[in-house]
Amino acid sequence: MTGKAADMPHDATQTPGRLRGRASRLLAQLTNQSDRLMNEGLSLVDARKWHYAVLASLHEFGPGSQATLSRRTGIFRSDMVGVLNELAERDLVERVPDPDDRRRNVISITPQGRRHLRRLDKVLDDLHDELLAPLTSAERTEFVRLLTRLVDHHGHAHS
Amino acid sequence: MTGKAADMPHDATQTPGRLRGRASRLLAQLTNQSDRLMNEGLSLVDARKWHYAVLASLHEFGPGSQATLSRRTGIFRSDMVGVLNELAERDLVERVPDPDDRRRNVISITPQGRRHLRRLDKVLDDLHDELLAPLTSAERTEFVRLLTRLVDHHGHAHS
DNA sequence: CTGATATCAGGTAAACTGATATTG
DNA sequence: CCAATATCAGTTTACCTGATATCA
Repeated sequence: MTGKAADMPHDATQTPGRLRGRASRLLAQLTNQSDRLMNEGLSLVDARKWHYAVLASLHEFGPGSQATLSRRTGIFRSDMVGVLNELAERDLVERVPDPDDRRRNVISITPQGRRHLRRLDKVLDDLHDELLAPLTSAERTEFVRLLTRLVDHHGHAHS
Repeated sequence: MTGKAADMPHDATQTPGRLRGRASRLLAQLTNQSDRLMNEGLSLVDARKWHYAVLASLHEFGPGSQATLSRRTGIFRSDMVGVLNELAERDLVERVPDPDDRRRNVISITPQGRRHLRRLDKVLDDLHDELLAPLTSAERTEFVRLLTRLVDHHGHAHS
């Protein structure tokens, strides 16, 4: 399950011309590597990245309905159900019907969830250290800054 | 099919603390946006990014077997078949059995494929201009440089 | 026998779409 | 009647595994 990809076509060695050097391609490759890294690291502590997103959101912004959490984390409403089921199974969140609006559930983080979140933060810090290993501290900052600018720019309706 | 995602949880507005600011998350988001952009743009000229990868590789490094192309482009051997079928249907590549090694096919780009590639290059240039729009020229160079460093670093067996 | 090759038949996970019942 | 909510069922795509027949 921890696929080491025996059949994988390893890195294509190419001059940075057409194929390499395309930002879209580099992004796809790096995200793939990053995702693998994060998934492997998180699986060691029985977590997934969605778990972290939900727990962090609850910790920073307090309890909320599933729709609210969906908006805060970027997880689709349709996928939120499953994520919360997993978190609730582990007693990391509590899901109770909202008495004021009986359509809603109110999700809140448990003490155990808070503890788990601290652990995940540590794990993710280490993993990001590994991800960004070849960059200096200044370069890491710059990299995140550029990424943020780009994400923000494309994160709105440009119609 | 050109999904505008009516149900999409739009950008999570957060302080750049825990959740935002994580490079892995920013990468995933940006790659998603980038992929959408490229796919939409390429679909307008009846292409996919794999098409470009194969055509560009053929143009720069000449004909090769499917396994060779797989190594050069990063497309899995198992997926290469389908990509080449699509390209052959459009008469953009030619696939003939290798007389010297009857396991192999020799894939080469056709004149029509070359013309298509020029068009795709133009399309991709424009799309990347859109993708990197918020960055200055110097920042774009730096961004690609950092991406390349990271991809290269993680592109080998570190065990 | 060993390996590589082309092909096929899957499997997983992320990112979606669309529908439904319930409630405001 | 319209809007939102939680849930469910299902699609698409990238990525990946494993098997097979053929051949060097």
